[in-house]
Amino acid sequence: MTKQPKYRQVADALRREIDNGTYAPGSRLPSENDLQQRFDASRNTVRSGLSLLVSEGLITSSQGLGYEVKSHEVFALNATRFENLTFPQNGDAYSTDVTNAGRRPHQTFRVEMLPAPTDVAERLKVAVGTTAVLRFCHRYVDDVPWSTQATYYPSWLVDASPRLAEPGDIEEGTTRYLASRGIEQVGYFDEIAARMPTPEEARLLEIGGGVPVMLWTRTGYSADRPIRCTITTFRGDLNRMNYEIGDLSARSENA
Amino acid sequence: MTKQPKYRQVADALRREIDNGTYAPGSRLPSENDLQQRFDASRNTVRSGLSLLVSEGLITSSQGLGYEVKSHEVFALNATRFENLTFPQNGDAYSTDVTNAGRRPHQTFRVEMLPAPTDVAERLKVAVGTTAVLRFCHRYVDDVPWSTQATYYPSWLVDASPRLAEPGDIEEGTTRYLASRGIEQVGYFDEIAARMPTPEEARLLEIGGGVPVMLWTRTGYSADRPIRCTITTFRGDLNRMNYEIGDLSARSENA
DNA sequence: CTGCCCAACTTGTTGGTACAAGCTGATGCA
DNA sequence: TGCATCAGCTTGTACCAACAAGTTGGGCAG
Repeated sequence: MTKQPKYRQVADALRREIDNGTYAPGSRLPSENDLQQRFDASRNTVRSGLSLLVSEGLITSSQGLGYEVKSHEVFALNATRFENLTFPQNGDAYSTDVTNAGRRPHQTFRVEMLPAPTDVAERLKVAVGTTAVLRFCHRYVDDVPWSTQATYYPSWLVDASPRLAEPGDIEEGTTRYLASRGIEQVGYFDEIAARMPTPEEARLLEIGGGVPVMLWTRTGYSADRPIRCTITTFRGDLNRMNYEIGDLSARSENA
Repeated sequence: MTKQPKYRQVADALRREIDNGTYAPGSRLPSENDLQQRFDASRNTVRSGLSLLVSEGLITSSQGLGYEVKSHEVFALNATRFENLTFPQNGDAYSTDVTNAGRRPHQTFRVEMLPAPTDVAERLKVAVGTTAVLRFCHRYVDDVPWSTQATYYPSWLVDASPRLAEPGDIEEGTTRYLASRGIEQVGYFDEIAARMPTPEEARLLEIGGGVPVMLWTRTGYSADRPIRCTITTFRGDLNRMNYEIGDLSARSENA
């Protein structure tokens, strides 16, 4: 065990005390001044150690208040139930899920037409720069920013299903609306990635330091070709994605 | 637009130049000294800006070398094909996938018996503290640490399938071995989460700043009860998970 | 020519100082 | 009583200085 730099010793000691409950989630750490004395270190050194813990997502800092141990409460999202192929849900799956969990959903909504970004165009199998319809949701749970969801529809699909391009909600859900126009989604391809947020994402989701985002890209297919591409951006600290595959009757038995 | 602090201006300017290709992936940024002059700022201020970009995962720093723009190459892992229910693969799915991608797989392996951790015990529906068998893999791709995989089996299952507790690989794959002992996995439940790595995870996966980990927890079920719990930890910057659900015949057509 | 070593670059660590800015509770005035 | 203000705490930003430690390439000794 080689000698660790002092700022790392500070971080390690505090991390250990957070783990073992000396500082419980939601409680405040000693001030920088106190920690300077405890570790016989300069303020810069103490701040280096603390910022390490911030970037690990263990604590947050607020000017004038101090450092607080983060508490995580996660919200599980069932990706397979979310958009069931055999029983498409009525209305908005997100609102239903959140309400069932006893939380309060809230979302802002917007529709625009724009050239499809490169990655979306590839997934929709259209030429880069082709116009697409973007239906964009900014979602909150109990007034906490939760996720953004951007769904792109290729223009050929919009010609056949004009309500997609109209602002305002589609009451029965887009999956059902498309089915009523003869477009049936028979399969989807999901990609899940994680990275640190861009400044834009950090702003929209009000993410502090040390919190990654999860990117969920779902491409929906009819029997013929891709019909939609949905990119959902979650706060990594508040969300978890679930997939149920195969026969899970044993899962619900005798909890 | 209020005035931003200087260290943030430094970060924003460099981030913009990384985005627009002024500094390409793999290339080096100007030294701290150069940046001090360019932004008329002290070394500490420049370092604050740079460390912001490091924690965003955009650049890395090496003592004696400088700051380098990160290039990301991702490896896609197909979670649904990985452990196919109807056609369980022969041998090791990870080695097969990596080899097929033209990369070189390498893994270290270990087996131990230990009390099941709380979260694992819950998923396996056994009492906390019950002994379980852990089969642990540390996996590399082209000698780069890629993921760790910890699979826990409940002790009742090991009694019926003793080879699980023996060190050394199970050639035909554990799924097939279990099937040969009359234990058939008929469904699984996947949970995916993202967070910043613990110091231990950062060490095992050789993760620098600004790189989150993806946690993939798969609980496998027989018709009766849970039979295994696999927790895989990935580097978020190098991996992506895919799920294929439903009929995707339209996906492979006329690429 | 070969190989070693060191100068000169890079970032890493640690100390110091000063002032700005956000928050809270106590004080005191109306 | 009620409200405004301010003192005193907190973290945020910015500067300076010095030395440690990793890397590289050139020059010198053998």
